[in-house]
Amino acid sequence: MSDEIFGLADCNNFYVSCERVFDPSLEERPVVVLSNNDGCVIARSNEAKAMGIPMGAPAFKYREYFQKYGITVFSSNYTLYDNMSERVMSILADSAPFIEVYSIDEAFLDFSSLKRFHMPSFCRDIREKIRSWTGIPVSIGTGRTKTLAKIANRIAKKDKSTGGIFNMERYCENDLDMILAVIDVGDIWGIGKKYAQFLRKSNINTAKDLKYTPDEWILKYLTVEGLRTTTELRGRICIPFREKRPARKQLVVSRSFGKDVTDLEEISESVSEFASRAAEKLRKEGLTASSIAVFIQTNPFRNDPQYHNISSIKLPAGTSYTPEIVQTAILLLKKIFRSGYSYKKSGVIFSEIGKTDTRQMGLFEKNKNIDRHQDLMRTIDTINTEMGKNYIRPAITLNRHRWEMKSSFRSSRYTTNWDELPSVRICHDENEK
DNA sequence: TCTGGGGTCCTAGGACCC
DNA sequence: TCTGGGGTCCTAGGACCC
Repeated sequence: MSDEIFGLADCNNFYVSCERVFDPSLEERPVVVLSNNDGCVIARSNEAKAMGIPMGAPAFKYREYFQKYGITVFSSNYTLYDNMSERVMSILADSAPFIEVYSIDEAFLDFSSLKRFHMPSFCRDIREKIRSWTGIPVSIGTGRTKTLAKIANRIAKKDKSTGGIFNMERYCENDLDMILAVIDVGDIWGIGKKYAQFLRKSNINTAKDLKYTPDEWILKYLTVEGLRTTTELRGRICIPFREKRPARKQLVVSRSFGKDVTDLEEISESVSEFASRAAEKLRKEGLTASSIAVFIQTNPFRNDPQYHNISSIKLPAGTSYTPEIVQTAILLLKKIFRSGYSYKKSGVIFSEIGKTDTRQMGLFEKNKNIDRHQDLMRTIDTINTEMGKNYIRPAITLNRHRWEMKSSFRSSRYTTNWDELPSVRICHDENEK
């Protein structure tokens, strides 16, 4: 058994909590946040969960329900959420010897150097600090492996009596089994819908059941990933801390359109826009890509004729040069575009990604050209950073039409945009008048 | 009228080579 | 009449995560 202790700090209903920070009147009231394009529900307050709104619920089916029961609805506001996330993560980084940011609202923490009996009060301090400095409520779970810390976190979140902290490494094997016996197999990190269904059919219903299932069986039906999860349930580490963020392998920018799009020109605009965004991202991370793919698809929820296709090309050398990328993307699009369909979504996928400084030169490339291109992109990126996104961009993306996504209920970018700072309401005392 | 977006890993099967 | 076997690489598809 390892001496290591993994912590998992997870923000409660993160997007909803971000919105509440800037509108405290929403506390204890049902709130939901919608996905891009106001498509479906991706975050729910506890009150909204209690009212039976499922994760991923299509917004249009619940519109009346939202109104009838006074549920507050927000479009997603990633500018705000990213910024709030950074604040939470920096507090966590100061609180533990090592943190691994796992997603926008979660981080694993290395608590191995801490004395076991200090854990509860230590976690409580972190939780309170984050709450009072950022306004975001977090739950913290700890355990001997990441998988156990995930379960502990779940308990901390679900069971009010824990006060948002649950330290699983404090329990002996027997007690641990009793805890695992009430965890549904589908609630284990790494066991998704399909596997959960399959496991239940095989009469493996709880985390404890899975823990005591033989390796060979797991390996046969759940592959090595499933075996890793099971081994972690037994308290042996299979998923260690990631010291460094692993190098990116692909980069995708895609969106559903606000309205269906039928003609090539409009789709070209969207593809150019996404290609240009993706190129920007590459440069920001000091990367280049040498494989580019473009895909388009119709709306699978409709009864219309369906079509989806993808086309990709390998470039002679890695690039992050917007004009080249946009041009290539349009070429690819033209290869797969068929008229007569109503398109709902397009996207650009970069792969074979490498670092700009170790990039291999194409056989017929001239050094001078590359330098000129890099200078130009650097200049444009700098201008866009200072003057605002999209100040300079490819002409083809200038028209913004039907494909623009919907975002009808977006809150302000309170923390990152001068024009959208929260308005300060000064309340005068009656006596002062 | 209206159903998100961005990632990773693993496996099976085909192509190809010797 | 007889028609190998093993290795590698690539891709598509399926599973998972948030």
